[in-house]
Amino acid sequence: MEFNLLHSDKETKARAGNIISDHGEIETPIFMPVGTAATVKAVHQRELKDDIGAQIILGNTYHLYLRPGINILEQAGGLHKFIGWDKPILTDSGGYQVFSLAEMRKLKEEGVTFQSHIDGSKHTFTPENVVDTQRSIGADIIMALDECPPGDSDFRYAQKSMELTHRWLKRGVDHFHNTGPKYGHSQSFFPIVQGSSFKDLRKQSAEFIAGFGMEGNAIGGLSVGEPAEVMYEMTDVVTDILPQDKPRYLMGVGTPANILESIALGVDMFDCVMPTRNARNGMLFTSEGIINIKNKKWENDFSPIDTQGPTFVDSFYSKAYLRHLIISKEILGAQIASIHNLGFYLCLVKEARKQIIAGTFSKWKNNMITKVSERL
RNA sequence: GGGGAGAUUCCAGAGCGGUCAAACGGGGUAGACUGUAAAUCUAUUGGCUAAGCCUUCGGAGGUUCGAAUCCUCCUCUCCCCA
Repeated sequence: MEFNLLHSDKETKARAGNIISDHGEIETPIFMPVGTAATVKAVHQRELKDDIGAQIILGNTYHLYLRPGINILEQAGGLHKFIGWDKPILTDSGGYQVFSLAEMRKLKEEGVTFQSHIDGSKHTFTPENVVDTQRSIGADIIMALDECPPGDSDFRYAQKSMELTHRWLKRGVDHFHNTGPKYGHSQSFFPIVQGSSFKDLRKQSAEFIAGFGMEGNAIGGLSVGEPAEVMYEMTDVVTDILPQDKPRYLMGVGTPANILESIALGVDMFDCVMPTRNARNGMLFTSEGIINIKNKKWENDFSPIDTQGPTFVDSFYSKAYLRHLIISKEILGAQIASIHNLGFYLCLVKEARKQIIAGTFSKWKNNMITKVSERL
């Protein structure tokens, strides 16, 4: 994998670049749709590629390991072939499940033991075996196993947690170097900065992570309950330290406004379930603002979903129709809303990239944040 | 024509003398959702001059300190047998 930094904004820390992987190029800043269980929920691969313009998607190690299982993925020849996606894939290590399935796991020095949310069976993830699993999945970018502590963790816990993540990282990197890809294309390994809401810890973690000289670096443990201001502050501290010539990935972020602010802080890659999950729950992100399509006010609004929207659904279907579908829990509603939201996200980062290259990012960003945050 | 069951707040359906503005669902309305245990979850759902008051349980009377709950008559629905 290669990263070319093309432009750096003068007023902010925003950057435009290219990531070149064996599955093609990614133009940064980029948003990566989340496809946890071998599918970006409610969206076809063809729509993802042709309509939405996704350049890379996510998968999740924990979920894929439980179902369909590594054996099936290996028989399929890897996740790309299994799902019919020939562009890059990034897999999360299962670190987030340490956080989201907190009540069903045990943390130890060796690794983390989960109780499957499907059948209750016990499984242990270690820094080493998640590398193996991600080798079998065949993701282009694989993530280190980390502990993602809650946003309101106290200093002592945050420090302990960060140190564990660092020890795990060392083991993970070693194992990554001692193993190789299984399907012919190369894989990159991203370490993850932790440190919760403490600047000192974040700094320390970023320095530690940078020391490994991996092909990209991630910022984790944010957007987990802390105020947005804290998230920006932490991101700001970290991007000052992480190498300029490697892509930075802010994990799990966020709202359109979060993404624009973080681009300004020097982040290149994002992922978030928000556009897809919220779509299924009736929330639409548009360039005019946020729409709760379930609200009565849209009942007889037969105007297009988003006249400025980049995807075919935006002009093809009306708000009233989409409202009907979502309220009736019709599957098509989830499909339309998901395509719309993802299309909007991808379009947003594409425009941000243009503005960075044109040198007009700062002004555009501030204006855009006000618009996209408004509630319609 | 004979016999039986029932009418409850938007729907459906509990309640069978006070703790009932009335359970549980559904529907309605609003909110949440950030490396997906989520096509999920939460709140609210008679009115008001709102820790109180007013009007509601088919209709009209009655019994009782007190009735959605008991009695009488009326209206209407449904089921079974002819």
